[in-house]
Amino acid sequence: MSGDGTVGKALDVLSQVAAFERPVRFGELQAQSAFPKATLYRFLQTLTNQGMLAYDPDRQTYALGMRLVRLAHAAWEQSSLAPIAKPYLNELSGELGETVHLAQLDASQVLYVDKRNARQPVEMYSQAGKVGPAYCTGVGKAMLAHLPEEALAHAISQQSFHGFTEQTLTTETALREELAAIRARGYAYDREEHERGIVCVAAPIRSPGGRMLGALSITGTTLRTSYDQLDLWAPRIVATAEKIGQAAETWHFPETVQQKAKAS
Amino acid sequence: MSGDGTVGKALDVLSQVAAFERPVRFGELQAQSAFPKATLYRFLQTLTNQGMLAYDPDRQTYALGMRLVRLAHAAWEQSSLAPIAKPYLNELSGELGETVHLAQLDASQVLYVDKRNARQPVEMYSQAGKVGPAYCTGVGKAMLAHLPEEALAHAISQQSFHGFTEQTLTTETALREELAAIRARGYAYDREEHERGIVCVAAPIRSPGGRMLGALSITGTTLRTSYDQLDLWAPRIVATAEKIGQAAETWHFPETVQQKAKAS
DNA sequence: TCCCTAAGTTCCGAATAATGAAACTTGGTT
DNA sequence: AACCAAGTTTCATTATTCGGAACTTAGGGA
Repeated sequence: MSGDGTVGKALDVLSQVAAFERPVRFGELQAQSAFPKATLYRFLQTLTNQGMLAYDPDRQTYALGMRLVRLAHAAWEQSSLAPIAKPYLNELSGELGETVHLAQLDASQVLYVDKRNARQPVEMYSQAGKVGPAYCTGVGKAMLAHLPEEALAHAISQQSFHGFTEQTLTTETALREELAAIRARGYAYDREEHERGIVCVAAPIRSPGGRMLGALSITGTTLRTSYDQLDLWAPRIVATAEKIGQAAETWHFPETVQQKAKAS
Repeated sequence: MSGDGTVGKALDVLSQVAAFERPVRFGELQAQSAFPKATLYRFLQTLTNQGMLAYDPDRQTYALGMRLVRLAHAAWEQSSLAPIAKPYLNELSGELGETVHLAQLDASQVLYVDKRNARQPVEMYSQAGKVGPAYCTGVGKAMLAHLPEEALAHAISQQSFHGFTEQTLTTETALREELAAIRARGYAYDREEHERGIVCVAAPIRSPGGRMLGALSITGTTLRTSYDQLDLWAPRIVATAEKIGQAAETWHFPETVQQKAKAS
């Protein structure tokens, strides 16, 4: 895939293990790897030593290691919108009691970085880290709509345009029209475009400078949630997204207290 | 730190960025890095290209990248106890309405892999992906108590034995006595050893074969939770931990459906 | 039991990629 | 305008990785 020297190759192997979604044997990896046996083997060893992979000697399988979970927690706290948005999510889900998602755009896909469940206000890390398509989800479209043209063109070229339901937009033209409508309206809908029975309203989170940072959504089911209901939620979610954008702009990580004193 | 060739060095840099707990400038890293400027720079470039780091051109800072969050999600699903234990956690927290933690041992530290909040949420330090000390938490001691001697000795040598409260055990001898008591009793207490006001009961999760897999705990505050209450919870948590252990033994990841047909 | 096959592991010279001192560019400050 | 510090690029040297092939298990018939 990518080719940043040795490190890039090793990370490719890591992603390959991840793609299996279960512990995997050497041979299985070998079969679909571009690397010769010995090379692949050495990478697996190195990654295992480093705790990025875990090896189960009984079953002779490799799986992703727990070091990743630790690193990801740090990543989540240090560079996602989640810590900033947390109080706003709590407020929103507390008041409405509905499912709320916070998402960012990563590799042209939607990456969910936080979530509040409709029932219990449980903060489950398990949900964060999940990815979804950008062209057919509320948060995805809200984010795409506010991307600069160059970035948008690239992102669109990365979309699969798979038709999940009858509502799914499956052409670039249709998507671009929808994005224009979203820009005009200020928020996005997902009317069963990704999953039948699931609808949502989503608003983009933008810094006052205009940079697109992420998106926020309220999700419901067609059983309980009418399209009118989505419109009632819209001003609420747009306002919250705006507040988060402002908070993100102001946000400065604890000031660098670096001492300048050095030269004697 | 560690030295598995180029890949190991790159991952060291990654961990170094993580250690800052905030976006960090090149110079700050340079100041405490063993690598010469150009080398460090190249690693940062490579890691950024790979999405393991994210670079903010405005502030000129590096932060951990979202690719880690995606990988960690996969790691969590594929090699933590969490997916197996999930229904049991739900049952336990549903019935008791208390804070429940699921933890594993990683690099001689407690790694929280899942959590359920109490109905009356107590703002606590813990969260999935977070790490804590092993020698002074309920889950930590429950796990240490059921480690084979060799692994235990190594784990103990890694403990800092910092005295968080008056109750904290700060010597190996005291800890080993406590661990023996835990083995005899079948479960562990944490009586404000890590945080004042926070108490818990924890039970080890073991495979029927006897291998220590993780631990489970119910946490409360001294305001609402008496030591007698902890004892009332004990049988409940021990039983649940046992069930999880059995489920984990039976657990086989979706059978490898590899085709043997190949030779014509 | 013995042979056979497939899976996993180790070796080592050749090929490649990493290294890092130094030169350079950029942006801010006096 | 001149200076300084932080960040970036270059390139000959050097250390690492690469990967074909040989080796070692482990299991399964005949």
